[in-house]
Amino acid sequence: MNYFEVIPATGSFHGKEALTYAHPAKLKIGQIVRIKLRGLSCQGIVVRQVSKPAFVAAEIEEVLSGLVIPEHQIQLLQQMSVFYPAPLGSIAQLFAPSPLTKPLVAIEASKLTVRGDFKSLPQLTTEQAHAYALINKSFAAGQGSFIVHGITGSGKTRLYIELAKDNLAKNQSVLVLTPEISLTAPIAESFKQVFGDRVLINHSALTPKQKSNLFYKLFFSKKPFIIVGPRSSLFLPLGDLGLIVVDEFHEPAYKQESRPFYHANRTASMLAKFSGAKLIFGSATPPVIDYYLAEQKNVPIIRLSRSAITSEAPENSAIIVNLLNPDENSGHPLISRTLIKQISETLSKGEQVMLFINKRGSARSISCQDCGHREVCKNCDLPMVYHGDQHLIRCHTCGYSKKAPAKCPICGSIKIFFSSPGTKAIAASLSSLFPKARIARFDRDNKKSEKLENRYEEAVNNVDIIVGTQVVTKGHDLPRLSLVSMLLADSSLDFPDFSSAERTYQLIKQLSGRINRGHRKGIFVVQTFNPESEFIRSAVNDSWEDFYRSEVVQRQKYGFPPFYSALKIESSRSSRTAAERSLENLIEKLALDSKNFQILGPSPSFVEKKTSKWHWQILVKAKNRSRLVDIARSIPSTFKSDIDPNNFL
DNA sequence: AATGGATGTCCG
DNA sequence: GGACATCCATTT
Repeated sequence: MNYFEVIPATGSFHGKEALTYAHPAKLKIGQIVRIKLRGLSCQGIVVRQVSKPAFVAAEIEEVLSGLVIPEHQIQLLQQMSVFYPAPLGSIAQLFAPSPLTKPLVAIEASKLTVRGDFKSLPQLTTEQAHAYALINKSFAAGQGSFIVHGITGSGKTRLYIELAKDNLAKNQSVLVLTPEISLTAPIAESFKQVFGDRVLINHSALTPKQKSNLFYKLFFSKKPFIIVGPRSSLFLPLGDLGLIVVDEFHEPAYKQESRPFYHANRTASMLAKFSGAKLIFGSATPPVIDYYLAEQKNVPIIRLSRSAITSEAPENSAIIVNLLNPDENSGHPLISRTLIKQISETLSKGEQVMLFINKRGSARSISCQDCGHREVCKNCDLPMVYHGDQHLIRCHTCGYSKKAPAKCPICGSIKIFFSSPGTKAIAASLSSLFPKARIARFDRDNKKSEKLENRYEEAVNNVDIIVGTQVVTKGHDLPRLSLVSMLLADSSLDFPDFSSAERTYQLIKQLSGRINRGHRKGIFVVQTFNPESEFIRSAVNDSWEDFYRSEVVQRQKYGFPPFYSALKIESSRSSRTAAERSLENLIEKLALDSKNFQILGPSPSFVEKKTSKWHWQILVKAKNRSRLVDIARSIPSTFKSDIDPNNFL
């Protein structure tokens, strides 16, 4: 009899160590097996052979023949379990999604063809060719990773394809990560043009059966593939991996917001290290944290600052509208007179308009409609959040709360609560202002069939004004688009979190990038109640470097990442008091020294009540990340630990 | 003493 | 995020 350490690949396994099971035959490390855990059958991953233990080990139920996870993935699993304080089962589950079942039809990878339509590729621009040569030279010289900082339309995908071509030629697979499904399809399409059936899409909406088929295909084929998909693609059993591309690596969606709360950027770095793959991070607005770390580690950063679409960039202009100015009041909320004028001019030219409204948190932030004053926390200088049920305003970072003011403490106005209208109200205003215009609304609430990607043709050809939330900021090229407006920059900037400046900056660049496609001259209109805000002005006009430098200074001054690490501990209980008390008790038990640790809260989670549970949280900040990981490991599993959280809310 | 809900531990 | 033991508050 042989004995093996097996990690149960189920989120319900909350252990910190692998369990020992017995099997008559030898097994490979990485073998996926079925085991019994507390009488329940689940999948597991063999990680080590050990000698006969002192206790009676249960036997492995079934060996899933041929399903052996590559060695570099096992190393990744082990590294993740060191780096992330998550239940071991929740990490193992990423690598062996259950249940993996044999496909009905045998998969014949040998039949796959490569369309190889290299001729249809546009020539590399001078700038792209230069970047390509530099990256290749550095990789050959032993450099492991690169940041490609390229403006919208500079042709990052074209560069990725060129690099992928080389890897395929060396019989190595390429992994292209995208933040979400809506961005997976267009990128995958570009790759398919060139690489045909070699391109596999790892839709996160795959059924268990399809997912299973994909795994089998990868396990049994020795062929190199190009995988395009979201962060879960990192855990696919790709054998010989030559290149990993993380596209739009600033996107918050790269962070998994449930156990094991891993970040795809960090995980991709680990995978690259263990597999020997080269690594490219691409973005028009690199994330402050990663950029800072890259500078510290001397990761080369290459700029693509020219449009690949036209040689001469058209002159785009930006207008900042002061919504406090009575002359701008059109009687329609968030539609200024300046904007109306711009819309009419654009429509009369037969061009297209896009209006962006950020709903994120806007209804909860409070400010004075007359003078623009907003209540900020006396401790954190972050905007307070209104809680209607208790009529309180509360700082969601430190937990400080006070009675909601009845009138503005600055100007005395009683129009103190501001909640922005949704896309529906804006669209209604627009149809009365422009009765002949064809208006389309896009937001997350729309039915699936109505999402922008499905109505793309219609959006291009038959729509004059697009009104939308987050979903319109990225993706498809809209050739007729020449006017884009951010209806209320404040709603993003007032988001009470350390990352709000960065998010706003990204939004502004993404939106203005929509009209920077080289088709025609574009106008970008930003509306705000805080016209004196230096930030909006600089985000619209200045360079990314200016933003980055000043943001780093802020982060350092106020003790935010990357200068401090944070651990968010969440408690969900059946009553508000239970949730709050459990965290108070936890703080008492942890008894952290205030010299090295700063505890914020307890405060309500961003969504305080969901599925009949009340959610509260504390935030522990420290310079030393690994001590936070230790803390997270030491507390009961009834608490959820989110290390390096995307936000502190 | 009995019950039920909440919480923490364990799983081979 | 499942089964089970234990702890605590409340009911019988």
